[in-house]
Amino acid sequence: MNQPDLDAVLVALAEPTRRTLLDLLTERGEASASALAQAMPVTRQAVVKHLGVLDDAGLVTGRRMGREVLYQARPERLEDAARRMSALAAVWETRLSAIKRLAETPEEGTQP
Amino acid sequence: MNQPDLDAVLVALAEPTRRTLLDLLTERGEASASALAQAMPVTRQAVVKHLGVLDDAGLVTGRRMGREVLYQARPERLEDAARRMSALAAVWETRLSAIKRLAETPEEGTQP
DNA sequence: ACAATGTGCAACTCTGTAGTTGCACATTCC
DNA sequence: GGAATGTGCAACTACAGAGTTGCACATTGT
Repeated sequence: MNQPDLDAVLVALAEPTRRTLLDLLTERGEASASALAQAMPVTRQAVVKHLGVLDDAGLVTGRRMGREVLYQARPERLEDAARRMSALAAVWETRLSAIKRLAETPEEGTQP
Repeated sequence: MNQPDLDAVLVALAEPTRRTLLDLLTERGEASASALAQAMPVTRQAVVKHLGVLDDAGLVTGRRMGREVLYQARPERLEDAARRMSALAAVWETRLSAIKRLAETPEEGTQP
């Protein structure tokens, strides 16, 4: 549906713990918050909060399986974000080269 | 020289004010901290700090011109970051598809 | 029925950082 | 020289968010 905000993705990725979570999730394919917490030096609650942020950014989804919730990573969303960053870079390059071109243009009437 | 940490770039971009700064800089080509501050609802000092973060991430450079310091954006760095995010996404995709393939493989070699 | 495991929510602490103000120093222009 | 403009540094406030603890509720297994 609506692809998640680039803002949200950037905020989500700008956190080492969350990147570790994504790393673990792509290693394992699927994991619960409790399982993830055991593999890192934080409590389950902290993991749950991070997963919430990642979910808001669209980088992760969870599905309920009985008493546990299994999360998995969504690489396509990261790819999305990468593409949009690239597009943004292109816009900036265009702007800057336009300015540069203007600066290098000989002023009208100054040319013999 | 050494390409800036992806971490630093993500942290730098995960801030609306800093993205606004980059936007202004690519619009204008070059600008001083004071000039930038006049175009946004924060003080010059705040702008200076943000420019520091952007500089650490390699997204901006400053050069001294007389009594003022003119900053300009570096789109190549953003492009760098986008590429590395894309590469990371590729790694994740590979991992996940490997897991998926394993899961779909009929169990052979189930050794007692 | 009961113990074990897992989730969900709320309140709390604490550190990082975005933003401010204030002042000293440097450079340009009159 | 003096006013204006711009930068640099330091101390301070304030708020977001990373992490914790504690407890109630849900699900599984014996």
